[in-house]
Amino acid sequence: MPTPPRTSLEAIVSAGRRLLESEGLESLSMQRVAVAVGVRAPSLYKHVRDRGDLIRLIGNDAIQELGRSLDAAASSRDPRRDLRAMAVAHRAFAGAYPQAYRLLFARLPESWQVDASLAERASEPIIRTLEKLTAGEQTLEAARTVVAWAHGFAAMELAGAFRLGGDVDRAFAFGLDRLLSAVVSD
Amino acid sequence: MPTPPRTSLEAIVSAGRRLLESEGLESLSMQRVAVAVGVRAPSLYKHVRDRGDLIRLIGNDAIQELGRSLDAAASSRDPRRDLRAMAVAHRAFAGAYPQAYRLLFARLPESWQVDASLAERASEPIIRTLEKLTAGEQTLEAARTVVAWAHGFAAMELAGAFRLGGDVDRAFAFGLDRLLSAVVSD
DNA sequence: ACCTGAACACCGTTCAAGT
DNA sequence: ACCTGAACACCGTTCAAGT
Repeated sequence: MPTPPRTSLEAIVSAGRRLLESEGLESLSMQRVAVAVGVRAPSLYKHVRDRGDLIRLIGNDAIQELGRSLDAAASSRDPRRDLRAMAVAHRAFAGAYPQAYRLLFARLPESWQVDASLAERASEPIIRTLEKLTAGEQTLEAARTVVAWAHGFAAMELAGAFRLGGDVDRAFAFGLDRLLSAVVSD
Repeated sequence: MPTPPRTSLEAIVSAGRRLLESEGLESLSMQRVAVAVGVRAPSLYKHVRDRGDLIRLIGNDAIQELGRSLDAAASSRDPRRDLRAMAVAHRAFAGAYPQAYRLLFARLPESWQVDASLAERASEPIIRTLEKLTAGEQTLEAARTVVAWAHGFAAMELAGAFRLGGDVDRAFAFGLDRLLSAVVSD
């Protein structure tokens, strides 16, 4: 006899993302997600293929949010200003959602990976802005340099890898300044 | 009645690191490490406090190897050349030991973290080289900028995050060039 | 002194049975 | 049509018992 669903994919993903952020990826168990949405673990398999699939959907959710935040940052008429704003937004996203951020740049099994089309769309504001600032055949290299720095900085900050004292905000400002002047064509 | 140890900390750490690299951190279970050294899981607790402690010891082993590799790279008389060589060595280490590399920059519980003194020693060649290349009060910021870029590049490469085609080696060379000229005082 | 099996509290996942 | 308990094959960790 048909029964109405007692939960939904949306509720599962959103509970999963909340649990990820509060407890970390290791504690993101099917059982805990199930309890959070009011069912038992086996029921989740009606909505997601397995735990990796749920992780992929959580990543999709997060990367879209990061993309929206980068897009909003790149909305002035000044591409240099936009690039700075995107770097700040990138770091802010990592600070606000450290676990989700970590997930996006983690090495995961193929089937857990965020959808390629969503990843590409999230990076579009960066490419778009650097097209205005660099000679065409260097846009991709310039984007990779900037994103590598921004990601590395955020990842090290989250990992607590800046252990030698000093002012981390100052290092961020220094790096951003130098990077922009180095990467951008005159 | 006393019995001689049937394994050793050294054997455990080295089997653990091998298992980490071949199967990943998730598969680094006490049971599998125990089998690899010829005992049962409970016996490992005579040598390490818990799984996190074993992970810390594996990280210590890896960071010392990375440090030796950076140190060997920074052995010419030309600090610019040394900096390039260290960036190449850093990337090579990540490529050779992706799982151990990932571990070193992962966000881990405090007690799993590599010893601070070993982390500091591993970064010493970078600081030493940048001291020769920058005004004193900018050395730390310059080092953080270079390391953030090198780490971000390696991490993205390992994560398969360079998805827009193009030549990744070329992006590495481009980034390194631009970064050096931007970070180094004239 | 060291190693072990058994036990405990967890996992992810499958599946027959319940409604 | 959806949810469930039971089951299976795993975890990490503790501990009394074996040698």
